[in-house]
Amino acid sequence: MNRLNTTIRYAVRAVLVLASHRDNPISIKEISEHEDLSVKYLEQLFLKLRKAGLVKSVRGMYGGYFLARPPDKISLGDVIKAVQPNGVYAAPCTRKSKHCIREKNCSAHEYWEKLRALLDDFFASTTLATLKD
Amino acid sequence: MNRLNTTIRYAVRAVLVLASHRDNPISIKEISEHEDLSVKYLEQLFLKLRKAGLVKSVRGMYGGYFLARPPDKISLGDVIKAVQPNGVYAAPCTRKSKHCIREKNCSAHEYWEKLRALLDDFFASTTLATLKD
DNA sequence: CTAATCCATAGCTTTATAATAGGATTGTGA
DNA sequence: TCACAATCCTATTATAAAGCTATGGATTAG
Repeated sequence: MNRLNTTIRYAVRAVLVLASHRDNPISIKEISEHEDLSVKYLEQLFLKLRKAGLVKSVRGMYGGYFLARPPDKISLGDVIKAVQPNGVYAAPCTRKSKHCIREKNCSAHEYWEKLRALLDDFFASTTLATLKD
Repeated sequence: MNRLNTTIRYAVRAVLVLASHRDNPISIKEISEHEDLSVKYLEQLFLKLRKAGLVKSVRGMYGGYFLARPPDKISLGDVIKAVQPNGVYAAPCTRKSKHCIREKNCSAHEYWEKLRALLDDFFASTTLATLKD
């Protein structure tokens, strides 16, 4: 319904928690309680975040996750790409992998390209530190 | 999946057709053939567009639709609002009707507000004539 | 009067998201 | 060394939304 889905929103909230507690690893359980999100759902997200190299993990007791880079080096776009490889695209036809057969004579195409550029720019230029001052 | 849905995309394409044939009413059938969209689906869209005052209709034989205002006076936002009253909102918590209980201590909230503003601005400032020069 | 068109509502089908389940693996510390 | 607490991984289910179809009625030109 034209909104960023929970995957993205939860992931951003989760990494923001890590961004504000950088001294030691935070467990999923703590994040779950802090943000009132399902443990199992968070597990899936962190799996992707880790594979994307945004966070690192410590296993075993007193383990958890921490940011792999300082907050100002992690953009919203990084997080989005991690949990949702296709990213946020205004219209299917502006998706990288998918070529639009109508593109040439689609009057609306340029609108969506402009929008896509706008979003890409916003996500690339906004980091986890952006709102902290 | 984080894209503008077909409702919005089809509606924009449809009104763009009207924008480029302003001499006489265009029937839904013609738009359907031109854009390769279902007649019945278009009918639903035009019902909303008409009620929003963006297009006017001529009933009966040789009837059809035409823009109620010149293309440069119709923004993407107008079209979106017409077919989808809630508009495009980045996150549920930035939706007008819905108050977010976490807003006060949600670190991500400001991101979505900024994004919402960005989108609102884009949709408001882009008209059906924007890409025509 | 009849064909073309708009008007309106209801319901079906499919897809994608959201969430859950269950277990395997790894490290800590008593 | 053993219990425990955490990450790690895959699969499955449930739910909601989007997308579309079907049906019937109202209106008007020719």
